[in-house]
Amino acid sequence: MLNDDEGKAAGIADCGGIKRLPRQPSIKDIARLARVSHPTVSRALQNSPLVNPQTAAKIRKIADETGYRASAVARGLVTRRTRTIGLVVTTVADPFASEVVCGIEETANDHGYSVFLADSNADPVREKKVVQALAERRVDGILVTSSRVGALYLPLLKEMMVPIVLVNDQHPGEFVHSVMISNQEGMRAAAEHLIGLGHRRIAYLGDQLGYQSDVERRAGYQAALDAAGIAAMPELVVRGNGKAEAAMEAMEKLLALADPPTAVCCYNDMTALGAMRQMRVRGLRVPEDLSVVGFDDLFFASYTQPPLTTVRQPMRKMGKMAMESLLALMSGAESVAQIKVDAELIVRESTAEVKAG
Amino acid sequence: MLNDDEGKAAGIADCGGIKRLPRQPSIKDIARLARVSHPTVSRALQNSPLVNPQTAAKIRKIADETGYRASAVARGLVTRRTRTIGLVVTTVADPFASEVVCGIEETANDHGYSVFLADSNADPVREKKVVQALAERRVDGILVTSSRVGALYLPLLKEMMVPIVLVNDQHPGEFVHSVMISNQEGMRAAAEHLIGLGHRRIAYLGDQLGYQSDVERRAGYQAALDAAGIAAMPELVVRGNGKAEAAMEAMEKLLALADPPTAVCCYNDMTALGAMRQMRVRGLRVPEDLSVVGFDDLFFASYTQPPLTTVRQPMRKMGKMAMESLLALMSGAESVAQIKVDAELIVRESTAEVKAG
DNA sequence: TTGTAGGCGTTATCAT
DNA sequence: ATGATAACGCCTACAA
Repeated sequence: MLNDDEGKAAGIADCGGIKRLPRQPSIKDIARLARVSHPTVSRALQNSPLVNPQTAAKIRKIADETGYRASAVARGLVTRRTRTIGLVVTTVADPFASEVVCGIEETANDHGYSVFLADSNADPVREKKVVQALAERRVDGILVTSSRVGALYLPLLKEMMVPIVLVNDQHPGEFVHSVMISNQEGMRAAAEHLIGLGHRRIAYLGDQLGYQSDVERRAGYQAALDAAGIAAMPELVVRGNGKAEAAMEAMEKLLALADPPTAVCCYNDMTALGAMRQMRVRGLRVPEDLSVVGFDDLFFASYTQPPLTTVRQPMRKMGKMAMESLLALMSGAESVAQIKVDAELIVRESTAEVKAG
Repeated sequence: MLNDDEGKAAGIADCGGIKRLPRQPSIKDIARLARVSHPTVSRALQNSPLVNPQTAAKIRKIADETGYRASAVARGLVTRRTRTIGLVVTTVADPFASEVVCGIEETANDHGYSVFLADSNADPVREKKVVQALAERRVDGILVTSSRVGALYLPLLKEMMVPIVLVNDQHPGEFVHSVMISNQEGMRAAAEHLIGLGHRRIAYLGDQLGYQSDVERRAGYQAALDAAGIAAMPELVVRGNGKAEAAMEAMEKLLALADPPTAVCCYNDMTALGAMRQMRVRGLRVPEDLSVVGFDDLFFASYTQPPLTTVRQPMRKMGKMAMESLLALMSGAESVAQIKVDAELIVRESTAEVKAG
């Protein structure tokens, strides 16, 4: 009995009348089977009007039967366009980033682009490596989401001579094209909401020092306080790192204050999650003892206890917009340089009127 | 004044003594500058011992100065290996998937592989399209995470003749290689934990009908009940769809029962999130009125109120294992066909002894 | 140790 | 409407 159950051992095996090759069929294989030259196959498969409809039909039939797929790598070599983009992200294991990635991926696919995912893990060395890999892959464009170490590989990116669009990046000044949320206006709306509820001692639980979005959100918080004639209270501004665990520690500091805040504006929802947890640990209730607002409106915001009042970022839409901007740039068109997206305050149950007294 | 500020308009511009081309430099450009043939450049850059150290040093210096990066697409064409893998995922905007993706991506990069992200959005048409794209890209291997429509593009995958590894897929029987969590043992441990706390009326809030992991987790739940001599209670088995919103509805059914459960095993953490929310809506406390366990141990599990008792899946590690298995297969080696990963019960505060009476 | 020649699978440019 | 031929940028013989 012959051991040809994989069609490989025998080199060529017969499968339903069509020859099965040990490798993927090439355009020449199709040409041979259709008794035409390979350029004709190429034309037929691209629906060129220059080819006889009958010939085209025959070619397509054969291509279909053999499972022929034109090699994008060979095509990329000759056309000098890979229809590929690089997507640099600190980590996909972050709910914000993964939503943006989702919007990008969908839009890219809709336009025939494939996406190289390059996860840097916030490690500068790694980030440099992944960008170099992207360069070797000859991506047609690059999207960077929420990068925090942009400055390091910035020269590398410039060397690549491909368009780049940033999404909520921390180093916006360095590049021309970006999609950003209106951080300041969003956080200002959140703070004004709290002020409207009678709060005066409002804290800001921010991100690490020096990040652009943190600077802007804090400015929005401050602007609301200023407009309401509330004096600055430096002791009510503390820092986490955008994650829940650090937020617990930062919240602890606020709670230890002689005169603790009655409300807290958190840099993002993850921070709010940690802050609320810490309040529970200390036996405080939200919103009865303390009001909390977040930023992002991640999927879990409707499911916290109580549901979180937060500032919504349309994350997928932002990914889509960034990709569309990149598509325009890659096709040689112009694109709006700095796209600003409106944030929307979503009031749920983590905010309430300040306690009397 | 010449308009050559981009070095493009003039075709070739002088940048610090090195010629700057309007395109990325090719191996021939480097060869010309180094006054050697291009194969020598190729050898030097691959650290071949066959090249004079001095020549090699000169070549590397020039390559460095010009920012030369060998084209992976040209290399892929000649070597017939792209060092690229396709990662098919229902949606990255799912905390479980994104953790797995993260583990995969990191491992792939460590081995010089780039990852094409192919998000199918659980849409069969889209899933077919993305897999076709992967075929055209000539990926060396494919990883599929949590697919629910595998059967549809299964023939397509086979046509590609590249190794495939599945992670927690719902159609395991169809492929040889997979990495799976021990669903049954994991959920059994969870149910036994509840039984140990005195619970007898334990519900199971599952996923949609017909998914393998749901079948297995339910079997684990049932096995624990059987072993404890607890009679089957069909009315306590309800279904969601793996997401929080559907879980709220399913939970509502359980609460409406004449004799509601005192504990509920949820298919996953998202389901538990919805279930707990619904309890709050109905004014019930966890764990005082009802104990809850989840499955996955997503990042938010420690931050729910109360923190969620759940069955941990080492998601990143599973991604890493899958990628390592794929790497072995791609290099022609054998690899363990079905890798089973142990689940671990993490007891937090959402489970407590059943109320007396 | 280095150079020459050929080919990977396409598309593009000519012919015919 | 089709075919021959030449790139694209690299690697791998093989020759020198």
